[in-house]
Amino acid sequence: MVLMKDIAAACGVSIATVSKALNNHSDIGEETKEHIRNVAKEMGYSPNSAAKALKTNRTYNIGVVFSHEDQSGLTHDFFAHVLDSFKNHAEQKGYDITFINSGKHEMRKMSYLDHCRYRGFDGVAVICANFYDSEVEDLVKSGIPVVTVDHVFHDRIAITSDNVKGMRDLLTYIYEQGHRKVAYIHGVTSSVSQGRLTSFYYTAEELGMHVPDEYVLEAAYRDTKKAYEMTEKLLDLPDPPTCICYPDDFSAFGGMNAIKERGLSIPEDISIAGYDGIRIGRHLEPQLTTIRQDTAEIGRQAAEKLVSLIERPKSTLIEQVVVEGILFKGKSVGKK
Amino acid sequence: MVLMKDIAAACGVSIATVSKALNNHSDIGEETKEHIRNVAKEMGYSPNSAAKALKTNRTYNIGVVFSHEDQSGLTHDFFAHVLDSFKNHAEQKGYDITFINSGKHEMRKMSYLDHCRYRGFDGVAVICANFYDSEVEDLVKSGIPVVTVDHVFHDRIAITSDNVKGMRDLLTYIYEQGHRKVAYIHGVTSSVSQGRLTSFYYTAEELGMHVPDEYVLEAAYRDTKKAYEMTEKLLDLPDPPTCICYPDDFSAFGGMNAIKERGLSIPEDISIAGYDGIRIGRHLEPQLTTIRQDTAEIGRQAAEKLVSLIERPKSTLIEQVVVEGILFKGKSVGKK
DNA sequence: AAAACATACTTAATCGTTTTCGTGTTTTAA
DNA sequence: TTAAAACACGAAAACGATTAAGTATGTTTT
Repeated sequence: MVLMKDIAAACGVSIATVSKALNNHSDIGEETKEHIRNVAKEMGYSPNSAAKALKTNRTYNIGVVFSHEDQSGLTHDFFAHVLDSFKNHAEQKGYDITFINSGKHEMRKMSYLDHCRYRGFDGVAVICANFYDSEVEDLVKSGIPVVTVDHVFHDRIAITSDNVKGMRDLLTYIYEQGHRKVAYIHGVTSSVSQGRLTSFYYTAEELGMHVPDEYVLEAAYRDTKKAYEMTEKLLDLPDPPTCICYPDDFSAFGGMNAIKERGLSIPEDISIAGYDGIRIGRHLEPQLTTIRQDTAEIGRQAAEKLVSLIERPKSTLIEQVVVEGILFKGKSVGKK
Repeated sequence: MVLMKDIAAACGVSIATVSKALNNHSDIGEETKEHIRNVAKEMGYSPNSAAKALKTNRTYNIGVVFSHEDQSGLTHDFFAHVLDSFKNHAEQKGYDITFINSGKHEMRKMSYLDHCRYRGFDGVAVICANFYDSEVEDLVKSGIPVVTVDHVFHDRIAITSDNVKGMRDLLTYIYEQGHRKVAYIHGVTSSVSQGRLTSFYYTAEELGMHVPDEYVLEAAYRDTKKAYEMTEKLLDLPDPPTCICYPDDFSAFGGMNAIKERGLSIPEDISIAGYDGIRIGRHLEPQLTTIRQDTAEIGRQAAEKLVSLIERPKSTLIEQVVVEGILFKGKSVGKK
């Protein structure tokens, strides 16, 4: 391992000069800088982030909370895409990404916050987490620069998908196709579910569409089995809906199967719509009508905002950025 | 930020004693340790990984190469699942996961290897990368503990999916269902593709099944469009196959569409099989016949092997661990 | 020509730990 | 009773960088 000390010796200058040259300080002569940089490259110098961090209190490392009770975090389309985009943009700005884990199940027990302090993250992105966990709350309130995705904490930067507009667009489209009996199987309690549900009711009312209570059921996200069951319930209704909205595309498949197994066809007999716009949806028969969430933009905004907050804390606006999705019409909602 | 210094002052002992107490060294009295630990907890002490790393040359941080030209790394089912499992197991053993990026497209240009040196990773997992990239080679040859997934480097630990057995099982099953004209659309050049392709030919020969050249086409992984085109080619053949194998489940959907658009049905008119066993495949109509790769086990093995290599370099066997997948019969391959 | 100022370095302290030697005290063995 | 061994702790030097403050030159200014 070649150190600044070695370069200093090789160049006949002090360690301080080497440090300044490599960091391009103004009080080192141009030719000296040039020479030192060349020697450093030739000798294969590589800086030591630990030493640098110790002195400067900056790690250029961002912690990401990415955990899910059911271990589905990384394999969850929406979050995986957001993380991917976040990672790319953060790296572009010179930051590395490290996963934060609460170590609840590990030997060395450490809370999210402790973990962040331990690693000295310059900032934190809460991309996929249980927002009602007190550990998350402690982290968000700790004063470490933080952005959250799809959940708003007071006085913190949040990037959210526009669920209100998304659901409004979706339902409006369904309405325009002639449907008047639309059911909604929604996800479990969360601000996302809440936003969509409220928007569903509000839009329905606006459109003058009555939504009977038995048309609104709770399932869970990405739970094909539950979606399947709920779909059966809806189909068994004396007056079944002509269109069913699901909490996500994945659930929509579950529903699709329940429908097909009854010998009904989509969208001739009944229409369905998902939410998310996962890649595979476009390759299905019929193509799934859905709202494609702009995960690339969400990740980008999260990274840019967070880096801005880290580097320019005073001039960065604390705000809630809302990213619109777009309606993908597909073929699973038919004309009535 | 409370430091060891503060605890030392509060306890009336030296910093050295605090350090030893918290690290459970044997030359500190039991009651002293107990007291120091309590005070540390009360005062909310949290260690500084940078300082610790600087002194000990251990970061308890593992670097993961996870990049793909087409940016599909994290959104790639197979790799995402492997990473997820790897992450969980590594964390359980007290290691954090940080992404390694080569910074090719960034301001601060750094090779994979430089990046690893910079961060001082204790070990590296190459989970998703272009294995023919010289940067990857440099990294693997650097001497840093490393495991690779789905590619074998000489003298390094590798965890691979058993593509030979997988393809053999799959083709044998197809054969047993009565098919004698089986086509194979394979992925682009890689050791994985090579293994499967060889196994395909070998197994076919073993079964006494002739495979005409025009039955073996090259597409790409997860490229539905290409799979679609290749499928059309096969269907246009004067003597088309009765079953088509795809490089992955995703591609199989592409093929499925080409088939359905011709008014053919699966598996009555033609059978298809994928590879990977992604979750959604089970919810399709018909359920996709495929080889489910054991991503959980691959990730687990990678983590265990790597940690072992880090902590017990001398007694860790350098070997190629081959993880078997299992045949998921599904319904897309029919009896002939 | 002296004072003032740049310029280009160097010195040395420092970041928060770990760890090697001590060193004083107590226990054990002879 | 006393030398040896065991125990419990402390002093101080690292680890590899950064940076404030100082110093020795040469260059302007007045």
